Amino acid sequence: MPKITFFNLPEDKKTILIKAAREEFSRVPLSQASITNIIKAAGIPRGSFYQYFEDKEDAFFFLLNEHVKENKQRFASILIKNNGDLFSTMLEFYESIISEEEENLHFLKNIFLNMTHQIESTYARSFHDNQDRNSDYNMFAGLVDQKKLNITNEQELACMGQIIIAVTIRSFIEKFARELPNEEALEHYKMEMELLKRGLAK
Amino acid sequence: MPKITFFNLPEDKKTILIKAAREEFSRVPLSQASITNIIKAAGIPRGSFYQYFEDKEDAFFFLLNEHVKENKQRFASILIKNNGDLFSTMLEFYESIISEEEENLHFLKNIFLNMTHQIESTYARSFHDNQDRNSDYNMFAGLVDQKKLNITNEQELACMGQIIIAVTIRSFIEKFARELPNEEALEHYKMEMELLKRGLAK
DNA sequence: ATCTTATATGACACGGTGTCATCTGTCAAT
DNA sequence: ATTGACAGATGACACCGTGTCATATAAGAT
Repeated sequence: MPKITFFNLPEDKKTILIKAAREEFSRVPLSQASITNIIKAAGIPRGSFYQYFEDKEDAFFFLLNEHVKENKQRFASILIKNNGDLFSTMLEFYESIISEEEENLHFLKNIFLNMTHQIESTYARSFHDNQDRNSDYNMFAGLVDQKKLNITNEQELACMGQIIIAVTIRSFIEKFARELPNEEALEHYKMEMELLKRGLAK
Repeated sequence: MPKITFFNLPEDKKTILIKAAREEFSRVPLSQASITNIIKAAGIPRGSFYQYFEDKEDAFFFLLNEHVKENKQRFASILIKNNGDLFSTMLEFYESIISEEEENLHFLKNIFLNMTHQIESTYARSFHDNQDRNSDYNMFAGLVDQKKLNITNEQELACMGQIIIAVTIRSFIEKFARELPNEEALEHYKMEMELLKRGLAK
């Protein structure tokens, strides 16, 4: 978490700093990003950066969290629009992500191609925030129409969630790594979801 | 790839160096590993390291490749033993991995918790080596008993492979991140495979 | 004995990180 | 108006790891 001084910053300065950090993290993955570049772009002295953030990671995970919050919102609203149909929601969500604007996609690419567990769990923190570790999961579980799913208990629902997340993330990675065109990536993702739905074994 | 000088090295020196590198990569993930530590442990001067490897990554991916080769072997033999039954093979393979000896597990943990796309694709290079990018995939495809699988064409088989790999890797990550005991991890993996087999939708 | 080619070595330049002593600005109390 | 206190700003600097390079050494070949 950024330090209090960061949140106390006047809006415009904060915006400039966020923009500079985002540019750097869009340019290269976390491991190669440099604080020096961020402060140059933001026009602030080195010491100030450490006044606001613990370190590079701190700034990165702040941005990542912001991004995740937006996606969570988006996912929930698509899920509601689709009357709780999980699979059609996944497709629409997938499509909406890969259709983002250029700069966002660079940021995403660096995230997905360097998806460590720490990043992934932040990402999956769509499923819990500060207050209640499971509040988000429960919200989503409540929104999903479970009658359409082939499950018998709560545990299987959670497990299914993990499977879908794993396959979805992997599909994003595939898209970015091989630089697939959107239509192709979406077609492939559709096939994966169909296989998942109908089952892999006879 | 390590340089020729590395392969020209007398066996004992090579062994010492490999051991030192493996220790370092077992201690911390790639991004935190330091060449300085490796050369200290191996008792060689700094310049020599660069005589053998391009850089840290070069050494790491060499070790990773060695590891993958062994696993490929192991997987194939389990698959044959199980008469091409993909799912029972996956379970047995999963169990055999998590039952490895302590030091190997540290190495694996650092790999799985920092599984970037580059690492994953090396890992999945179980499916192609220098000569023929698809030879391994074809070998596995040939060994698998496809009558038991719910697929209609080659493309779906490949897709299914990706799904299973995604879920399996994710399951390893979960085990290492949450430090699950072996039995629990295996139970969870079993449930995931069962869900995959029977399908997620009604 | 000399030349050639492969390998070994460690000092060093470079670049990035995080710290810290010092400076500045603001605001409330006297 | 003066002072004190505190939050924040600043940039020089110590530290550390990397990769290079000029030089030293060894092993063959002629």
